[in-house]
Amino acid sequence: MSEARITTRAKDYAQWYQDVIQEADLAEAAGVVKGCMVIKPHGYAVWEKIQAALDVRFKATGHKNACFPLLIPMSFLQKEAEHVEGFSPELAVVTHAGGKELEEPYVIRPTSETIIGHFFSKWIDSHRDLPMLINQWANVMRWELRTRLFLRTGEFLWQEGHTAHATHEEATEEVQRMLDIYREVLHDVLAVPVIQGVKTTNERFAGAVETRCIEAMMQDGKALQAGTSHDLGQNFGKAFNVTFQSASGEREYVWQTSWGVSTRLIGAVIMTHSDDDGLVLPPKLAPIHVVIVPIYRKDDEKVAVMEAAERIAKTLRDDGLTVELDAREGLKPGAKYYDWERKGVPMRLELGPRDLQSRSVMCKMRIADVDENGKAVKETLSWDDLGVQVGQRLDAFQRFLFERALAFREARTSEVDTWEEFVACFRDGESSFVYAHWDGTTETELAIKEATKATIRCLPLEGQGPAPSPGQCIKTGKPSARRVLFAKNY
RNA sequence: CGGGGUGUGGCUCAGCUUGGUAGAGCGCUGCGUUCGGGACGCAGAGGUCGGAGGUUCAAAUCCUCUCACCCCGACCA
Repeated sequence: MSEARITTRAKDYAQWYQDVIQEADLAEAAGVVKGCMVIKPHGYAVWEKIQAALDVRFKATGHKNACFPLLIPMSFLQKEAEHVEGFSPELAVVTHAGGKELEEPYVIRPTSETIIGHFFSKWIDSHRDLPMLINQWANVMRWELRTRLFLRTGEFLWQEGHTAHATHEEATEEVQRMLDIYREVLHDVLAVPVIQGVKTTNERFAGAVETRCIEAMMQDGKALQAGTSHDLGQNFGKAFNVTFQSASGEREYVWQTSWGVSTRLIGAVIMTHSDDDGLVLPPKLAPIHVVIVPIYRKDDEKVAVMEAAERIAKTLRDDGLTVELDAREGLKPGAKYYDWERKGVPMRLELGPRDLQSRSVMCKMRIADVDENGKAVKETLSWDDLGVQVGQRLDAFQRFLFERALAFREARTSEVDTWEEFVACFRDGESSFVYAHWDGTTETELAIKEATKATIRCLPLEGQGPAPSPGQCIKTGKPSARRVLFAKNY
């Protein structure tokens, strides 16, 4: 399956993306509420898998889940100057309730730093209360002008971690710890390779001292910010008066962090792995691991096949796999194949009269090599040790998807030193990952964006991009300490 | 907020220019034949044509207003 195709139809990419979502029955535009979406059961099941993978890691690092109000007093947001400035344009505001106008409007949370800051100030008093490690699974709302299913919707689901620490050092360790968890989950579960890095001042979270991120490459060469982890310094501590008494008896402001990933990750998975045949899900995310398609003509064949299929399903379920036995009448096997492929089921087992004789099943992975005739290659698996064989293939498929995505990214990553070359990388709708020198100023960053639509995705962390070495800014020729990652982005 | 579209059965759309019985394909229901890569036959259900107003003997069609959604940009995860 190493040569499997990957979709790169840049022009139709947006349409393709929507089609995959629709045909896989993941979500739809809500229609009745501008810019919002309905996540359908199949899509939500994927989200639950992502949630579970993250949550277990949050708990393992001492974080506790909690819940804070959906509505936030407007005045809370205004306490942190940069924060309110950053979020004001996209706030949905509640002005009326209980049949009358409110004295102070509430905003529907776009993120919860402020209201959690408020509660931290009540909960934290002593250095013994620290670190305070809280996570919230919630919905938030940002009234974006331009929306795309999963990638940017008016309302979206996410987790937002909020922590308070006694020292800046501890806080920065937390920032990186959570960024590492994000990378681990993206790599090991979503099979989406990411670059970790630091955002420029311009791209930084409103109210943060530093924003770190993970950036993934989609199949059109554009970057998708898949997660962020912020060092909030003492900005919110000061704004909300979150202080503690240190061991030496002094009153100090806490050092805070916040970090989050959202249902956007589902979009990342779709755009990373899926192809012209529909959704492709890595086994660790797939709501259904294996679908069994029974094949029969006559009633007696049906009885025998279904009986064997049930037995195989049970065997695999006992191994912890989610198995769907497609017993629908009135659909030919071929129709069922297409149906499940569109939905991204990683493995299909076909079981018919012939297989009953040989005590085997035909196995086809969601992405398979094709033979000389253009037909998908299938494997014959014996009933003996079927669980082991299936497990091995799903594991291999999981690794394959990651390796393929990584190879895809590597093939579209370059180091560029001249402006002409740089511009060529982003001509028309093109995008790729380009490491280039930059003089470190926001002015230049914006000028480059203006000229090419490419933005600085991040300053990659050590070992995640080319080793830092000095050079000259691609645009201005001024001295540069290191290369940074440029790409168009979602 | 600019530019461009679209609103007609569950879905995709035709019909509108030139007003005259509301259509097709897919899907859905029932029966039968099929079934190893998207089956077929027969029978059937399903629509106040986004909304309001106007013109007219007559409006999906023409006019006015309005609402909504989608796409492309700018803003942003």
